[in-house]
Amino acid sequence: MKILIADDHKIFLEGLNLILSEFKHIQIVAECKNGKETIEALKNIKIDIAIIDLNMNDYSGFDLIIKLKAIQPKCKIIVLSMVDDASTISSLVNNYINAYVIKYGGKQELIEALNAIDQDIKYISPSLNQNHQKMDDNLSSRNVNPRIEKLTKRELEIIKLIALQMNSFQISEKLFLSFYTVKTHRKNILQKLELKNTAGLIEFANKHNLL
Amino acid sequence: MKILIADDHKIFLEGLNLILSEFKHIQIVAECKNGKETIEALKNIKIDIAIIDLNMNDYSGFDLIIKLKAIQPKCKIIVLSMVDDASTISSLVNNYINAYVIKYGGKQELIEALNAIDQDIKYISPSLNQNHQKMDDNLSSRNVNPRIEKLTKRELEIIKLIALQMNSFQISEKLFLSFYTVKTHRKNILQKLELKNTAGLIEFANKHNLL
DNA sequence: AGCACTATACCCCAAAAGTGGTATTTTTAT
DNA sequence: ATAAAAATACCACTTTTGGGGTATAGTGCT
Repeated sequence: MKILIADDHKIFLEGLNLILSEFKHIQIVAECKNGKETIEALKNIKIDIAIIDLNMNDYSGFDLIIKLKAIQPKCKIIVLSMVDDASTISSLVNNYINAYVIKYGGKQELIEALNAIDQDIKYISPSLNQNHQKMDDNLSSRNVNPRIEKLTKRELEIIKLIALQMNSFQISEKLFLSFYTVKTHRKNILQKLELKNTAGLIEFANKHNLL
Repeated sequence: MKILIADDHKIFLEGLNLILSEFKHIQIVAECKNGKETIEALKNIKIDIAIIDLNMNDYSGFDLIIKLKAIQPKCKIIVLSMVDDASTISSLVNNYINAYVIKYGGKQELIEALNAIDQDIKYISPSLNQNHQKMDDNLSSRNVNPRIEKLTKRELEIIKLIALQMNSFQISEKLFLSFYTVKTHRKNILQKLELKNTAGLIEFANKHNLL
């Protein structure tokens, strides 16, 4: 199995490499310390399983997952993160990824996740359920907002700048765009996400880890 | 050298163990996944160097360091964390600890820190200075903010309604207030929290669990 | 009784956001 | 190569926010 691992903490990456190197059938073919490197690697190397962190500073987790699937649709994904927000996880697992392993679980859980994937079974860290019984509610019922997928890279970029309290003019200067262009993007963002105003947008962005 | 390692991410702990096991003069005598376990271990085992994370969910990093020094004054401390707020780090290194290694640096930096400690030299991750600027924004907002205490009950109530995408007029109707009153509250909220606009407010509210 | 704080309410004006369009170029996918 | 999607840009107009005031009634504390 050709595996890609991505995490912005280099030392963690190195530890993970050692943990996985115990297994002969696993071959780590890419170590990426940000979203950009991950995308690059995906374009060049065929990956069976990608083990990625959600919070990398250049890409939102969602963004990266979507891009990953676009480049290598057959690649399976294990998210290895410390985010343990129930709704985030359940929607991820239902729609995009194959396993979710929480970092405060041990390596055992990661191994189990790899085994589960081998048998085409979805896996969620058992450590999660203990701490967060909320999970079940969301897991069974609702699925993700397909609206998020409609957002483009540029739009996500602008959302992040809005969250930094920049106004449309400041954003236009920062991105070397016309003021009008930024306004158009904002208009489209609110429309796509079916939101009323900026307050709703920032709230949405936080709930869905878009920042 | 007898070493204690503490981090609330078990998988990270395991990786770290593997990284350090390459070195024969290093002996890991305690693996702790929270502050309580760390204190327990310190009471029972003589430790030369403690490698600890700052953000453990039961103890603040600072408290833990103080407690640690109280139990084993001769024990040297390496903080291995992802907090890279300049003032936090410099005061720590100047007063309490022997080395500060950032997680997004590689294992190389941890090894260097261990060597430095061996020669009684203080060590700070060289990676820190490079990435400083970026993380600063995020981290400062995540810490506790005395400004929050200035908010009144009414103001908190209004913040929640703003996050629900209500505008000032709708809020005034909901709370049976004058439109002007709501505007005054919003004005005061932004002033108290030193924020520029509603986007910043909602972001702040999310980061500080005000909703 | 006096003080600080909170909640209320009003005014004005400027700045920014939001809404409805249209339209061209560039990038991406098939 | 070509169609679709994304990114760009502009205009006109309305609504909402933001920032500067001022002011009064109630609440709680000492």
